[in-house]
Amino acid sequence: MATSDSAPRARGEYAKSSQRRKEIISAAVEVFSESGFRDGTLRTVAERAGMTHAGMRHHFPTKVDLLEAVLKWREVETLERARLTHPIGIDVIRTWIASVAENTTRPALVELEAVLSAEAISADNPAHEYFNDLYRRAEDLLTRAFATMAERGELRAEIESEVAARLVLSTTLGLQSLWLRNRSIDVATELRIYTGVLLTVEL
Amino acid sequence: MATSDSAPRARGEYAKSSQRRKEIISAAVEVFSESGFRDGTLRTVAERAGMTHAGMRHHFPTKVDLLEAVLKWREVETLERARLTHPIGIDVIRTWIASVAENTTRPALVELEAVLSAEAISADNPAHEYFNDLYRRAEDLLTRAFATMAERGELRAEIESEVAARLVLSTTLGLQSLWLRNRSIDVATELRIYTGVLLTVEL
DNA sequence: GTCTATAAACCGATAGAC
DNA sequence: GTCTATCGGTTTATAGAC
Repeated sequence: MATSDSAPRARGEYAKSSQRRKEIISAAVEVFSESGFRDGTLRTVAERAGMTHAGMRHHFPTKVDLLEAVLKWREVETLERARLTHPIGIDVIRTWIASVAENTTRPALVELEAVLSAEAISADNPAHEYFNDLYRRAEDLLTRAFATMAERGELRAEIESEVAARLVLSTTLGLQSLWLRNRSIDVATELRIYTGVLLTVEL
Repeated sequence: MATSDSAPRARGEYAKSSQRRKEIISAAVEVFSESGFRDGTLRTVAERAGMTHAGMRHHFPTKVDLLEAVLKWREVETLERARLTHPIGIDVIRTWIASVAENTTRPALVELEAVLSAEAISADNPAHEYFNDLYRRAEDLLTRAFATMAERGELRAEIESEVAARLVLSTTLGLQSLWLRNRSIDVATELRIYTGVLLTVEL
């Protein structure tokens, strides 16, 4: 799945086309966040990007191609940020919570994930495997962090690493979905309280 | 819609119509669970109920009418059950967890709520207010229970009732949505572990 | 109560002009 | 690159026969 612009000829044309793609993806994020993938229409996306849906086809031949671009955008916006710093142990948890806090400033991102991932529960949804994989990797990341902490005696002895990881992940997902309905909830603070209870050290 | 027919006849017809409605609702729960409200079609629902979608219109004039019936059925199946036993304090939490455990035997119910509630994040969704209200009432129920427990010293002193309530609710929602992707997760057990950490007494 | 048949609207995809 | 025009398919809703 390499990018389609593999042969960069004139730099100007490439930059312009790249900019257009970004505008379309941005519009698609809005529409898919509001209406989901199935009900979000190409005509609506195109309208917000200032085009017709037929013109958009030059950049994204099918609707699924557009979805894949949106998911890739989402990926870059979230996981990459946390991975570049290579934290270990308790710093993974701190980075996780900081990332959740930052998400509070970007409701569109949170809503996109909530809506698309729920749709993707159906096995025939084009994003089904994407979200299965996403959550499995998140669980692995947290499990490794808690395992390291357990060796150091920083995790309560009666809590297994895998269980702690799933609790943090599920609480994050649940709190975010409640927050989408009631923006007065302080997601990061409540997540920090909850996670702190699992530990023997200060978070 | 009462006919001029006399009693025995009318009773039979009424019971038949009521039974037909239940069959349609049952089919709608299946279809909406699998495909959501927007993508789940009246034709599919009707087919599973052994009718045509036009014939179904006699029982549910519009698609939104059918959705409302499904939501009402779901309501009766869950929250009502917990409310009828009138538990207080820690017994509310125990009843909650027992209810979550029972949900494990009914994936369609859990998937229905996950898919419909995510769709209903959009303010223009017909079930938007329904889910806002549902989660607010669940939070109130749990907050009152934890407040009672706090008075009895059963809740860790540093945890506020409102926060404990939201943590249990969000963890429940998050665990269920992970469970829909990986059925090997023991939702009730992990929820019990997590809730137990918040308490000073055995759950 | 349930059916057949169809209206009216909308969807994604595409052909072809410019 | 973007447009107009349109195709084939799908949807909800409805009219009317039985």
